[in-house]
Amino acid sequence: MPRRATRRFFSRDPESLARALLGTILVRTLDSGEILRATIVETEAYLGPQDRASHAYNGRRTPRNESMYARPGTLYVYFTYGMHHCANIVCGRPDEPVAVLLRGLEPIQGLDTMRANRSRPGAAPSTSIRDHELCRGPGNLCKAFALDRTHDGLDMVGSPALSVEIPSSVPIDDRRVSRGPRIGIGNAGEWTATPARFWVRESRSVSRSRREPTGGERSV
DNA sequence: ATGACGATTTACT
DNA sequence: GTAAATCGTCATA
Repeated sequence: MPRRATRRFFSRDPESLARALLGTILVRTLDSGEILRATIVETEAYLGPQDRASHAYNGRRTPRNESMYARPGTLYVYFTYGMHHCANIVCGRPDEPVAVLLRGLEPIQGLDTMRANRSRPGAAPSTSIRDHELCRGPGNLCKAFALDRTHDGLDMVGSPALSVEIPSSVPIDDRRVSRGPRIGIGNAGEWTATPARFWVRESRSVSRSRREPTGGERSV
């Protein structure tokens, strides 16, 4: 039987969690009671105070990133570029600011609602967004799952609104997983090239999957 | 009070 | 490929 991810599941280093999340299912229960489900196929690890690409670099702790310091299993949602939300799962140990960014999901259940969420309010659900594009990219998946700053700090272990489901099926094999440099990291020295992004190679819901290799890409 | 800047997405030349 | 959209956040003053 599938089981819900526990505190223990999230209590590990961010690279380990980023890898382990591949093939698990993000489950969202809306206020309406409707359930959305999608398989996680792309993640990025943010490695802590040393990591210049992290919001917690140099121990930075502000109202915005406060949830990064909460216990493992906490959701960290931030708003960026004046229009997009991105969702992370806090991991490591309590008070240790490490997390995993969700970058790509393959929709399983609730596609119609995801499509409606992606469309402009009032507009007809876009017919141009294909199924595998509904949750492709960190901003897009938040939109599809109706996640925003009001969900920041939510406990994914205990909340009815959001959880991770671990399938009873065989886990994703290493041979299907690649890792490479994270996306959108400006000049952050060695951290720009650090291969902390993980993805399921064959998935069409991986962002930038059609672009050519970034250079540091390799098998896991 | 101000200004520079995003862990992005989409549209357009 | 390049650029625009768009605004909360944070460091500086």
